[in-house]
Amino acid sequence: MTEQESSSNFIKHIVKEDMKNGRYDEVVTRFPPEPNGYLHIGHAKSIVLNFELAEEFGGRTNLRFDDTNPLKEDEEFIASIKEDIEWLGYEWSELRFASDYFDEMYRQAVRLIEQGKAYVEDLSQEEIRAYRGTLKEAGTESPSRSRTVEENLQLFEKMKLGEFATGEKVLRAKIDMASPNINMRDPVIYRIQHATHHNTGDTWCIYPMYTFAHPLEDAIEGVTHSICTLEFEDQRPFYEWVIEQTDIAAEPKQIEFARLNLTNTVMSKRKLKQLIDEDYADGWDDPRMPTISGLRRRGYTPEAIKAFCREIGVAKSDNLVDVRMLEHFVREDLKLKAPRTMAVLKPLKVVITNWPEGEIEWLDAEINPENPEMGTRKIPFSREIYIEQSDFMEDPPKKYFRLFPDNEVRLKHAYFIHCHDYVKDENGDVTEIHCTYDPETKSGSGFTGRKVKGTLHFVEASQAKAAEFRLYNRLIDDEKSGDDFLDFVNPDSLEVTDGFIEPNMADVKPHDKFQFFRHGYFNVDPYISNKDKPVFNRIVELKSSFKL
RNA sequence: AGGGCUAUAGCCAAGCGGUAAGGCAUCGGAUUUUGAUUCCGUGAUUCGCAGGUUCGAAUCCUGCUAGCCCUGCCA
Repeated sequence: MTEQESSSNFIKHIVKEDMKNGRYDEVVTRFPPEPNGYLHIGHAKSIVLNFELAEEFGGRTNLRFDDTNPLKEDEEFIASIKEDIEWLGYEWSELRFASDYFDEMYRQAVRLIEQGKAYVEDLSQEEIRAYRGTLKEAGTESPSRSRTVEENLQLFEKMKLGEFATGEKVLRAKIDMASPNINMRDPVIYRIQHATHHNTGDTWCIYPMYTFAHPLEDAIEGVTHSICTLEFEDQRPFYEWVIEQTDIAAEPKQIEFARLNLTNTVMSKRKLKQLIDEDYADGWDDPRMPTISGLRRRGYTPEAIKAFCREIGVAKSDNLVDVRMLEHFVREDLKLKAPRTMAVLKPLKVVITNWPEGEIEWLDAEINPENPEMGTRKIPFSREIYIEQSDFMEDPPKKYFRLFPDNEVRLKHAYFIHCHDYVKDENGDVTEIHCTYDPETKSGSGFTGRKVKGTLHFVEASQAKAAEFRLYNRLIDDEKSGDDFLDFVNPDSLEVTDGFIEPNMADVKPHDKFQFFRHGYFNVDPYISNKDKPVFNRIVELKSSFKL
């Protein structure tokens, strides 16, 4: 019954059509990250799309690191990217690197030169730019363009041998300097970069440009549908040009879709890095970050992330998805999975004045009323308990269902209590509530004599275990205004509180997930939680129609 | 002398010439020992605008308008 209706999108239409026409024998996709940063929820959209599309058509998906720029790439990112994809639950068919194909790419470049379709450029970077023309004016052909094949071959060989300095020469495709598509105005396909590559070391000092390398990588791997984001649309003619020139038989097809944008979220690597560098976040895996590692630490599950990615769809129109949709899917996933327990985040002591001193009663409590198979647990009750500070008001507004002087509420799994007194300190803050309980109202007794409007959660004081709660709010506040995205950073994105949990939760392990009654879903932090003081990250609050 | 793309409810999005799916959000109501969940109800005579073709158009054609992307030896 795990079969889900997979909704339609334009890429599936294309694939279906291609399969019907017999253009391809099987569907091969790839997820091609550059190992220069951490994966985020936007990448998850692409991962889900690529892996599940191939799966649906009985095909396969490669993981391919696009490591054509040694200046930016690092092993650290390779490890984190693999970890994230595996955590999401996908198995790649083959693990490849663009750098695996450097020899073949070099061969293809030489072939281009031999056919008179590429030349070594003497012009400087600035000159190349000037010769390129503008969006509205055609470019000018470079003097280097008329070099002989022989000369180009020798020069390119010298580039490879390291006889030129970084940036001194480039290899360009010879296409059309007057093309209305700037990407076709003799694009650079190889540049000199005297730098050590994470994979090939110092073997090479020339590296292919992404635009030249990518179609070759796809062709070599037999990729059929090369799915990328919209900004590469103008690059497609060059992608097809490269495929045409190559002597590799495969004919991959590039298809572009719109990247994901989320409200209250920044998605670009540059901005995410800036948030870290300027201490608005504590790292790539800060639970407030939209990175896969951040969401994981926050407590998001792979199932929730994937369900979200499936539901937002795949199209070509620019979009801004409400982050509440993401939150919906994690609540949905955890609803049946997470044990319900009681935690008091901001404690206020309550004394049950008619309860005998020193006596503890152990009450039965369901672990998850929506999933009875999860069984029951025992929770203590006695003369002193903690409730939430926000669950008592001296002078409550209308429609306040919680505790206030002379009001009665239910304590979840326990008894009705009636407030008859409270104590304040010299600052006027309430420090203690005095209540009486009614033994007839015990939970499970079937008592129907009176009704109460409110049910509060609590933790018994003597057995309570101390815990830390990290309450996350949106890192980015769309309601604010400003020119720079940093103007939108929410200064209150993290609130840390000390409170109590039930004694039966003494042995929580990293990534254990709970629904704290009336609060929301929480995840045991994998790094800072410890035996003496568990630390819980709030994943998401429960929905609430109550506003004070 | 520019080129490429997009436009269906507050937000995503299906629809592919036969009379507007679904999800999120919102707002009602019922149930409720979570102000949760669940359930039921809630919105487009209309698909950016204007024309045209057709018995019939969100779907085809023409013209507009608005938004996004493109002038890295980044990807």
